[in-house]
Amino acid sequence: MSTQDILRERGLSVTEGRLRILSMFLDATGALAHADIEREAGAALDRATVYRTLQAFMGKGLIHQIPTTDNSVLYALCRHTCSHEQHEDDHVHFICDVCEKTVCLDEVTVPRVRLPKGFRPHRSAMVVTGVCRVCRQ
Amino acid sequence: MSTQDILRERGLSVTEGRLRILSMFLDATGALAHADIEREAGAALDRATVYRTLQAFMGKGLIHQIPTTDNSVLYALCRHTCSHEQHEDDHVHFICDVCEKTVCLDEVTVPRVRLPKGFRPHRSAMVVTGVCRVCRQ
DNA sequence: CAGAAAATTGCAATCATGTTGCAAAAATTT
DNA sequence: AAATTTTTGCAACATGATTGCAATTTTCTG
Repeated sequence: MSTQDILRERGLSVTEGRLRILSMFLDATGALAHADIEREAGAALDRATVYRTLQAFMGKGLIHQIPTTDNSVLYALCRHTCSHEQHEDDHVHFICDVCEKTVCLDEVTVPRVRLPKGFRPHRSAMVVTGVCRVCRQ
Repeated sequence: MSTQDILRERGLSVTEGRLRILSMFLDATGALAHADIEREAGAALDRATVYRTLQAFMGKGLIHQIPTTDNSVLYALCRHTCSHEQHEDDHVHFICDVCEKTVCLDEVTVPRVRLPKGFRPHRSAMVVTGVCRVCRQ
């Protein structure tokens, strides 16, 4: 499926900027920060446009925000069919201490934990730091 | 142990601002945001001082940053003896969707997960959102 | 305890991040 | 191809966070 079709499928109008940003995500090995996108797009895209694009993508379930340990904001493509209401983001995220890349471990689901009495869980996120496959050499 | 002694023990000089901020943490039920501290301190403390104090506390293993889901920054007292090198922060954090407070579930440790081949884990963090004991009524 | 040395504070400036209103431009609909 | 809707770029703005520097406070030393 082409980038155009992906946008259309989600009801997003097709613009140069959106095609560009979507391509970045498709090409990226890990997650992207706003700054990554802005740097790569250079002067071609306005800051505000990048923000709005990311919000639009999130709203249509194309990408999701990733929890990090340093409270920066990262985005990654949603795997299966995420929608506005239901984001399927139940996998573990891994941050490499060496290359500092963040990857989604789609195969690893967040385990359930027993909470103390009275706490009602809704959603869980898990971040593991360490050394990734590539940097381990 | 007095707040003075706590600071001394960590090799931090004792100042009015630090005593004040440390007391806030000792009195707080949950985690604190920078904004909480600034609000409570009022004009008594400069913004920059609060930032620097928090950094100093973190450096000496007195407090640690808490992962959140909305990428805000929260701090909480370290429980046992955390040092600069080794932060013992292996418990699950819970964020209430209703009151929006974050609490450390010291009794609940982050479970270990099986990572794909090649990934070497170092540290894990887990955040659970939902409804806390108090808001459940 | 006084004076010297070291650390911390407040202030202002500065930077990064993120949002918003609005007119111009582009995309979609008809 | 024209009308309508959406998106973009720009500027302004709000907030969060950091930094240099002089003044102050704390700690160290004799």
